[in-house]
Amino acid sequence: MGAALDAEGPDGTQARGEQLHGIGAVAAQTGVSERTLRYYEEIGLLSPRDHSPGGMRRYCRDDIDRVLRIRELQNLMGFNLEEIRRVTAAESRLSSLREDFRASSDSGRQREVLDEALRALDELRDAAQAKIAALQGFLADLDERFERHRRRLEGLQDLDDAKEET
Amino acid sequence: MGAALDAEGPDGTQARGEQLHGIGAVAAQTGVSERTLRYYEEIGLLSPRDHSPGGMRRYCRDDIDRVLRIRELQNLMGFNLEEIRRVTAAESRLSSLREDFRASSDSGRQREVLDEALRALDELRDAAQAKIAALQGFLADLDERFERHRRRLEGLQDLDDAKEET
DNA sequence: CAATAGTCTGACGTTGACGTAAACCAGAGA
DNA sequence: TCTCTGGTTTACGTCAACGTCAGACTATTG
Repeated sequence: MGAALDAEGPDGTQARGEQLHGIGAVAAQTGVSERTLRYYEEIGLLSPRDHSPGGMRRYCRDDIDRVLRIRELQNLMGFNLEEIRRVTAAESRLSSLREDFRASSDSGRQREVLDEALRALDELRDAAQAKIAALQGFLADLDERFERHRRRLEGLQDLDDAKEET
Repeated sequence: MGAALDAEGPDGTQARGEQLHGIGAVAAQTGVSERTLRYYEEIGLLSPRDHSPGGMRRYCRDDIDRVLRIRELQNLMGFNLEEIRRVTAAESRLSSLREDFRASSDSGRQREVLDEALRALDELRDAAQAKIAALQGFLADLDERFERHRRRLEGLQDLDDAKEET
């Protein structure tokens, strides 16, 4: 039989024979460089699901999604990688709340952790809302000024047209 | 008589006795460092209205506004200083379209320039709109996931409560 | 089993956007 | 005139987020 590439227990979280990808494929699919992926791992931002016996990185689908999310947080929210680390950590904690939560020896402590994760994501939501509001103000101002200039340019246009037909 | 700090001609564009500010005052008012202001000048992004005979920078109100706009474009749009230079240059070109436009020897060429400036600002508007749309999608997704997790946590809460009162 | 393509770990380089320190000027008040 | 506060240039330092090698190792394929 083939080697067991999926080392996970039978918890149903991941499809058993999940497809794993090399770093090159992930780079191609996400548009980030291989160097960047290694860098993300280096700073503890994103580690591949597992490694081949030879030591090569094997990424799963979730890892790819996470890369895309990192880029989203960079581009849309303007976060640096440290901030992104905090956010994605909170998200991961929430995603992993399942049966293993029940198995916890101290469920009070666990809920505390999850509460904090929820608070973190709430902050993120607030930040996103604030940014949207600011951008809408920015856009309104832009539209207004744009219109003003357009009208003024039109006036000059008319003036020139009149001049032309003497 | 006092020295003529305002070297501008009588064109009405600026109030005659306009207040000029030292670099320290501008830094305090805008929240950017003096180093940053000098850096902006160094890369041709923002030059003070004029200099004192001794070589000291004298900023006017418009300069301050421009500093604030630069920060806005950095924070909201995530532009780098080169992109900001292009945008603010286009804005300046539009702002300076006044009587001196009439005086141009080649008004066709001038309108060409202004048209391009308008196009540049139009692109900025599009970018802002796109960013808002993306952020709204991001936020909607966030809200949805947040709700899902909150409900799940609530379920666990109830389960624990029931356990407690045996 | 050799060739080829893909990946690994260092380690140093780069770029943007400033920070910081040194040593020298400018302008207002006592 | 002296002095103090604020400003100037020059130049090197820094930090995040990677880029770019070199040289060895791994995996796949004919």
